[in-house]
Amino acid sequence: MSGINKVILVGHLGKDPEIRYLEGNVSVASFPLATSESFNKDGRKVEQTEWHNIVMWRGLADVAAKYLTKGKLVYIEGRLRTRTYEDKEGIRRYTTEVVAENFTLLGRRSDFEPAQANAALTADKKAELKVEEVSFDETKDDVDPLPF
Amino acid sequence: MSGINKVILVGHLGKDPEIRYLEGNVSVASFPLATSESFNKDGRKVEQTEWHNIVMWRGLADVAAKYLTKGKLVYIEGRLRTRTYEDKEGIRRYTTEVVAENFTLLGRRSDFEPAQANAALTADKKAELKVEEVSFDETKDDVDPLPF
Amino acid sequence: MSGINKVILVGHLGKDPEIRYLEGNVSVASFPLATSESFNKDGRKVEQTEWHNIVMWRGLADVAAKYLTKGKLVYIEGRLRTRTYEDKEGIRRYTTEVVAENFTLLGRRSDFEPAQANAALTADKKAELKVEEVSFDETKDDVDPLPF
Amino acid sequence: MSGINKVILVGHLGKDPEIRYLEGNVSVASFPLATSESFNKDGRKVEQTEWHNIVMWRGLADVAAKYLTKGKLVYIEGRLRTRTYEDKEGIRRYTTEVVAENFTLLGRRSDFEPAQANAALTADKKAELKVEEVSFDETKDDVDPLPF
DNA sequence: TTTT
DNA sequence: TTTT
Repeated sequence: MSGINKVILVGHLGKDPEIRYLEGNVSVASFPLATSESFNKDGRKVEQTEWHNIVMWRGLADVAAKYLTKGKLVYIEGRLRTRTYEDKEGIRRYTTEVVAENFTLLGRRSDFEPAQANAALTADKKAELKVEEVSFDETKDDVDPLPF
Repeated sequence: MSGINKVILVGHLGKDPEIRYLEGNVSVASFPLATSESFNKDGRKVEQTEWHNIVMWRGLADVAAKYLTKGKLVYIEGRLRTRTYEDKEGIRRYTTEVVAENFTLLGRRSDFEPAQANAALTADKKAELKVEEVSFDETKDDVDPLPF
Repeated sequence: MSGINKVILVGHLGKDPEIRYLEGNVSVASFPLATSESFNKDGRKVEQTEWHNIVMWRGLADVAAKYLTKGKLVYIEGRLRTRTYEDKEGIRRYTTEVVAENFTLLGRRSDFEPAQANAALTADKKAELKVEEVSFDETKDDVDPLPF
Repeated sequence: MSGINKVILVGHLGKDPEIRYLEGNVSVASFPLATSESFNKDGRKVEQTEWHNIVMWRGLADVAAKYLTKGKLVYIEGRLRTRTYEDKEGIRRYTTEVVAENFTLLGRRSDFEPAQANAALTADKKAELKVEEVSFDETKDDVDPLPF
């Protein structure tokens, strides 16, 4: 049966996106995103930050490379994906990422490149459709875009 | 700045919830949830299942213990949390969980215990408020509710 | 600045979808969806049902026409849209609809047509892209798919 | 059966919130929120803005009155509610609102009142629980907080 | 490693 | 009626 696997984040990029090109010229962007929450604990203000590993594929990765930089505030929608990988000792480990399906830059106009059209500021997975489809198996073991 | 960290899942429990009681009689429920997606790949139908580690605290855990069982279809809303723990070799590892903030049982009425009021089928974090507040530091290292 | 306008519903269809064909052979499906919530009020159990006007366009409408029928449990994701129209007296009225961007059938396999592949049970807006693009102005006044 | 009725918006307030006090000193805040989307249509950049009627109750309304003003960028989570009312001619009309369950101010620190603690910038329905419970029937006909 |  |  079909289920739902959806993540919605608003936060700041901890670093510029890192872009890699896989076989078939498939682009993959990845970066950490911080979602911070402030609350009162025993009268003191406490800020708790959660860090998320964001991954974007193909056309969406290309748009991210163009518009997203360290510190920007962004809305991200995606799905959870837990990957397995082997660490140096050959032991199987797990890492959970947010595979983004679209994003929207938030914040002031001054945050955006002056020459960029607003229309480009919302990107989504359909961007991928403009990109040539290439054969690529996301589940292959030797493909490891995010070695956190 | 405040951010948003939200997860929305619809899936089936892989096991009955496991309930633990921490100091101060704080209850914690945890279970795996499967969200399955079907799609066509090269003409063949492929089902891909993602497994999520769900954690529920206090009053919500108590409601979960009462109503959730292996195989049930449930809507879960929560937030992502990546915890660190030390493995047997003393190496720091990471695990990402979905800390549920509320849930709703989906599916047929016949899926529910006959004696249970529908009103109980939507639980949320406010349930916690009925429970005595106890001092408990979620971030303490020796508290490890989900040793996956 | 780009904003976010997202609606997530899980509920039952109140009627079979009604399909209309606009100029350019653009299909539009519409149906009411009920989301029910039960809660306790003064010790009595109360069920409150909210009705939503769902609209689907093009390829998504075609998939809806094929799989959605009265009573089915469905997850719908979309955006809010408030339209203006003129009533019989020529007075401008407003109606708010949920324009669906994708949907997923929930519930038992037995709810689905036996011959249908699971893969078809999650439909989304990308379905539209397979459909020929036709010129059509959603904002034109004489296009009034949902005269509630 | 329990369903899901969830709305997620990020947008700017079109006006300062309007606060009303109902019987039992129940506070209700309401304001319009704009969610804007930019896209390309025939090579030209087009911005489409959707307006939403936001309603907040009790403690949440009080926090809104304190922190939200015209122009601010805010994340809002809530549920759809369609109310009936009678227009001047005594004809039954419908209006759909987003009843907010929590909100988070987004944007620069400079957008916030200097004296306000960050901790207060995320408000949610639990705020209501601090407020004395008063008898109030949201469904009563003569209660009409938003006569749009 | 972000931001306020 | 917002914002970029």
